[in-house]
Amino acid sequence: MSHELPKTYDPGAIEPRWAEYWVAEKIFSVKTPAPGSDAAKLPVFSLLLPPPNVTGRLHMGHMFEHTEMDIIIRWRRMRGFLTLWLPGTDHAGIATQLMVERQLASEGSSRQKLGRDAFVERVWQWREHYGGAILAQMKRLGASVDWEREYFTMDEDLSLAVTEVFVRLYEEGLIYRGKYIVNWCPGCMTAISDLEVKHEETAGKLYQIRYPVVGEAGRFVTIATTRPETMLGDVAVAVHPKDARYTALHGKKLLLPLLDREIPLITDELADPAFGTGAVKVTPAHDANDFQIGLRHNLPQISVMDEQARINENGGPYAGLDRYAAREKILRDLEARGLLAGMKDHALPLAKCARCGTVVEPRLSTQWFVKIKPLADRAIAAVEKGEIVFTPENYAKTYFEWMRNIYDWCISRQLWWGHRIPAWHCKACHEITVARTAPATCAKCGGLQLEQDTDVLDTWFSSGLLPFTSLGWPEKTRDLDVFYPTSLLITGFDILFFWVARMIMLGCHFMADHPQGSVPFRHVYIHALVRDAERQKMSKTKGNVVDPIEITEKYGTDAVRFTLASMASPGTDIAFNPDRTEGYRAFANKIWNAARFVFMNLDRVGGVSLTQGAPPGEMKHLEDRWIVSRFNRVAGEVNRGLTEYRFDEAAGAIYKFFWGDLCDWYLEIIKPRLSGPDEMARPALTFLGGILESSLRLLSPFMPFITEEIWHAMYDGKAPEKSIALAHYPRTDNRMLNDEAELEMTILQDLIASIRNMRAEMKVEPKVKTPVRIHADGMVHTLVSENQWMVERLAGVEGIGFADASLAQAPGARTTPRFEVALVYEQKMDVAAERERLTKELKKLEGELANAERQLENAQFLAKAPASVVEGIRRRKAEVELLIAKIRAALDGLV
RNA sequence: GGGCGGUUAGCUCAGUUGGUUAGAGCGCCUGCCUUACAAGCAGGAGGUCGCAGGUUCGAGUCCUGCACCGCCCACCA
Repeated sequence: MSHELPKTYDPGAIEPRWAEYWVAEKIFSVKTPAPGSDAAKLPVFSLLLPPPNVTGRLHMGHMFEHTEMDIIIRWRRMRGFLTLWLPGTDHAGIATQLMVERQLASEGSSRQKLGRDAFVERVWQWREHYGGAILAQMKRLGASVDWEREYFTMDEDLSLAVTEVFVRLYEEGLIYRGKYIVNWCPGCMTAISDLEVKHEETAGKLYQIRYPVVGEAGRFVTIATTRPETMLGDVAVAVHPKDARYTALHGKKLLLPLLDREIPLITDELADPAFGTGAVKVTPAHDANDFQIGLRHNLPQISVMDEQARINENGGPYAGLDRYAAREKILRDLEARGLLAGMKDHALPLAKCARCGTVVEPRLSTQWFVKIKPLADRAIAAVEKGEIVFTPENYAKTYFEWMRNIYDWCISRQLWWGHRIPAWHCKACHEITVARTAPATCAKCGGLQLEQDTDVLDTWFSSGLLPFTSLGWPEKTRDLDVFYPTSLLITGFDILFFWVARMIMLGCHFMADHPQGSVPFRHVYIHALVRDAERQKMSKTKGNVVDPIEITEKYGTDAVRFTLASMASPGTDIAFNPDRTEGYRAFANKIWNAARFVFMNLDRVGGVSLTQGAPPGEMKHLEDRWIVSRFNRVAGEVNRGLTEYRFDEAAGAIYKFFWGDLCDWYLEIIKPRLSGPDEMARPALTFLGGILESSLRLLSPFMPFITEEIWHAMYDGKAPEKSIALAHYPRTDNRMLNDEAELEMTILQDLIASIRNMRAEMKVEPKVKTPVRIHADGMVHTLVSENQWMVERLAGVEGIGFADASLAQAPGARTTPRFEVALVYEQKMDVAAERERLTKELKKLEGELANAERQLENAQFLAKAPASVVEGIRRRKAEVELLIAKIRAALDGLV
């Protein structure tokens, strides 16, 4: 029997092999259990991968998010859950369309030249070619998703589900069509939702313009505006009804400059007397507030711009000009006529398209909307009732804030790539029929010429349905029975409103009668942002993007994953620093070499059988009782950490255990046993093998590749499962927790550290073994004598002599509450340095003593503080007093 | 305009319901190739917890104010 592990840890040599193996062997595929089957009795854990865009390349944010999901999923799977992690991609309507259009432009073509059908065909080709890049990269990174269930949001079944949802919402009166002011992007030439608009504080100007009063030469009403070009669409000027400055003018007509159109002066509470001149121009077709005023006063709506924000035929002499060119010309013309009363600097939030950056134009247009309030109310209630729990919990507040101030959702897009709206227009009578399939005739007039609505749906409309449509809705599938609601959603706060909120609204609505609950997920974990080492947002323009594949090839996936996990403390952005990854690569190397060390001994001794989670047996040795206790404690910490999404704490606990406890102490302690005769080595090795094997399982969700490699090597090809990912996850066995052993080891570690410290300070040659003298009472005395070999070996000591309390005065002695220890060594001690060290320590202790005394003399403290705290301080005070006495004695001894 | 978060070692961050000596990694200094690992081992230095008040027997932790940094939301010209 031999256990093959190359001398050098080379992640590039092992990771691709396992990545392929997991996919080829379908390790992470999950069969939906039939009702009543054994598998159906398992607890279920399901999670939907936030579907990456088909346009996308994997970035650090994805890798972070995927690492967190993979850790949770692997952990749950190993804990015995029926575990589904469902992958897919999103068609990402506007983003993908833009990319293909750009490609066409580079070929000298355009979507208009191609025509709609050919263009959509082209996007499909594009998607075949470039789509799914992230999923391919995920395979390399070992994401344990069920690849057999991969979906695409434009798949036929998912598209049918989208239609079904649209029709039902329409029939319920929750989708309507109407002519309203929407956010219009003249760049993308489509309506966009409120969320797709980003407000940017911009330096602008506030212009004051004189509108002549009709029939009263020389009288004007001066209005204030930041957008003079929209005056072409003015239909009134509004003042506040109680604004005394204008009372005399109520009911008068004004003459709209430049176009010489007569418009009324009206009163409306919206006009703020304190702002500008108190008079505001009213342009219902180009401003959301004015739109409302227009409705209240029954005013006409005059659109003066086309879909590219150029002035249209309603703009008289300005027709054909771009909105900004028109602004300049209008200002010049006004000035020429003496109607420009003034202008001043004015900062204003400018609305820009999140996608292309073009300034958004509020535009009157006919669109489809979701009536959102009824959906939002239920979604709010679901979170209020705790049916969905947010982590970190303050995101629930953000969620409520948005949900309570929500506006109807504009879902139609004037794009070609996406789910077509299932509505048909009759050419004869303009009746609109919403239906699951194309109607043959118009229900109203019987007309035969029906045309499907040319718009497509907002991408988020379909992704908002995924928690149930990806499980087969509207069919009543077994998958829905088993996996809905999903257990968890892990995502970023940037799509909290876009996606999370909409999934909740739509899930609660469409899954209202699901037996296990309507919410799409039980928990939402919102992760932070990955930034660069200087905390800057990663962006291509800044050139500070860390490419996950590159960094992975350099340090190994396991090291990058461990870095991300270690830094994933909730609510704090991650400043990704490759130095840190280098440290975790060293950790992986440590694990590798620890395994090699074990294997080397296994091969030498032979005849050691490894069974998964080898029972600890009698544990005659302190170090065995100790390491098992530590392991079980750490297993508890890791499980708790993962339960609370404290990836950092879980990863930190394992790191400390494996490196600090197992490698630095345990392995060193048992080396003599391992190199002893086979009868001694064999049980030690069996025990060690058990600890290593358990540790690999504990570590596996964090570092799946290296643990898989070592685990299989350990079993020499006869592993009990096809993958360590299918083995059981360690849990705390309370019977193995051993406070006594942990205390004893701590004392021995203190003693050894003290001796090492003395040796270093006295510059004892490393190869020189010095005798030591120790003073300790009772239990500690026994402990030291029983483990003399351990102290000798680890501290570089030869011969331990016991002494009385006067040892404290020996030159250079180290003093602790439990023991004194001194080297027996030809002194080359630096007396001055030693005095300084002791004085410094004394000062600190005296400070502490004074503190303790002050507290213990304080009646209030004694009366109010819990007994355990008072007792603790008493004990510490006694300890400090003792130490002070010892250090004073040592100082006296320093001559 | 509204809301949220942050400020702890040179750097990046932890710090549970207030309670005895504020921790880690990296970096830094010193000494070591000790037969798993120099990607390693051992030892060490380094912090008035942003500032000012307050509550409390007791504050890094709770409250108020201030300063600085960051984020989200927003249809008043």
